[in-house]
Amino acid sequence: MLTDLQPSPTTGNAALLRVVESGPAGLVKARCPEFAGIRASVVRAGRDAVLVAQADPADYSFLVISGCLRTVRLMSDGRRQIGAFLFPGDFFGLEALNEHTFGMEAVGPAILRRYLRCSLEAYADRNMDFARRLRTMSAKRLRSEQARVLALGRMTASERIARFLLEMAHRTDASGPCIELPMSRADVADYLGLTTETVCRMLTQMQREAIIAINRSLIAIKDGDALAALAGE
Amino acid sequence: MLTDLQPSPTTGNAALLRVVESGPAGLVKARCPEFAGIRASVVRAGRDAVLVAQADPADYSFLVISGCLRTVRLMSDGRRQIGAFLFPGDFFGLEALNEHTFGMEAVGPAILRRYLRCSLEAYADRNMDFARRLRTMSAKRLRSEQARVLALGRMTASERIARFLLEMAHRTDASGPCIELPMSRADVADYLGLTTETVCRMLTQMQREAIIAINRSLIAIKDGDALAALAGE
DNA sequence: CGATCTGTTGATGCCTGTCAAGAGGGGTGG
DNA sequence: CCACCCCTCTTGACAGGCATCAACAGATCG
Repeated sequence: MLTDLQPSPTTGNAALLRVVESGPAGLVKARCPEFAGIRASVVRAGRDAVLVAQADPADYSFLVISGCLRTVRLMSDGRRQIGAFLFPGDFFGLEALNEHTFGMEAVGPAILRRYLRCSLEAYADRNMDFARRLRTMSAKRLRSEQARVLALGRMTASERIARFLLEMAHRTDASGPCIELPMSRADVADYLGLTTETVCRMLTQMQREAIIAINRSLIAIKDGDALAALAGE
Repeated sequence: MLTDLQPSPTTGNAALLRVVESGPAGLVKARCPEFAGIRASVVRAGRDAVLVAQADPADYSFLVISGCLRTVRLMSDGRRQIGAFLFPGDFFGLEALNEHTFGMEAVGPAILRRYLRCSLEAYADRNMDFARRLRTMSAKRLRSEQARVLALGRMTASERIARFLLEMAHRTDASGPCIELPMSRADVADYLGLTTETVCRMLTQMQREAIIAINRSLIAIKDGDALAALAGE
């Protein structure tokens, strides 16, 4: 059963792993020519590498090139909230003020570009198209945060999981109905305001109802309509 | 007991009520000279007036002049989430895309300025200081949404209430330790992802513990340290 | 091949939601 | 001006969903 869910050897993660040799928290920097006329450096991060710590001064913004990252906020007693999962093309820290309220960590091996925030600001001052792009991106981020407020405030565990699966299917440009979740169940739980156990239970329940099929980090959507119905709205 | 919590006759709401004569959903428009060089009209709204319906095309942005408003999102089965409470100086709809995902309603009598979004965009293109202000405002809104994600995802009912009281004390420039909540308990509940009953219970519990004193919409903070401790972080 | 980590499942408890009823105020109409 | 109605707020009893605690299986890695 589920033999069609084996991870393909062409995922590319193996290659990334080879690049990062300094271990779990390893960071390697290199020069990168430019992007939209702005200087940037390339950052490579290994699994669980902390690229930005919570309350760090917001000197830099990041653009994800490959891999997956999470933004994290920790409470003093250890409770954790994940603000967002970042995929290639996503930005982090564009709309920061003086300091980052969320940290950023690599879920798995990842590559990003790092920009000086003040240079982005300066470029936005000179280039009104770029300024518009910044506003549009902020609007999208805000919209997704508002969707999460609704989800965390008013939705049940199964609704949150269903929405999450649909979101992931949409964002990880999955050609087929099969999603590979790069993050752990604990990450999913902290993203959705649940516990690891509840995430597992909801997933297995959906599997029992033949809505999805699960094989570790691979999830196949068997009945998209039923999943959308669970997600509500 | 609590005679010091009587609402003062100088609240100003009485005057507002006199202005709005067209009833609960009344809207009156008038010309307003300008703001930052941008044409705007003045909108007066009575209690529970719907100024923007959910999924309305996002043609306009609003600046609150007086009163209090709420942004609302409704699910098909009636569950309601309040996105934010807006006070004088707050904007609504600046960072909208094609349509508003949240509606906007007046909590009580309110006055706002209404701007054409395209004219704000055009002004931002010409004026980089204004563009910067827009970015800063977006950043602040995003930050507050992120704080709510943390609250709704990982905080208990009492923590949410405590944070809410502190937030209100901070935003309604209360000179003393006494807050007047313009919104109903149901609004508070839908803002915090709780029920009316839970909000009441937490408030009375805090009153029993001599942290606050309650008289209808008036809340006096008796022990700010204890409240801050309850709020965590 | 053993240690460790992640994922899964089960038993139990608690926080908060649900349902219900009553109290108190404010507005309206007689 | 007063009585009535309605709405909001409050409190109680109970239930349910999710968290907590615990144990185990499987995978990964040294």
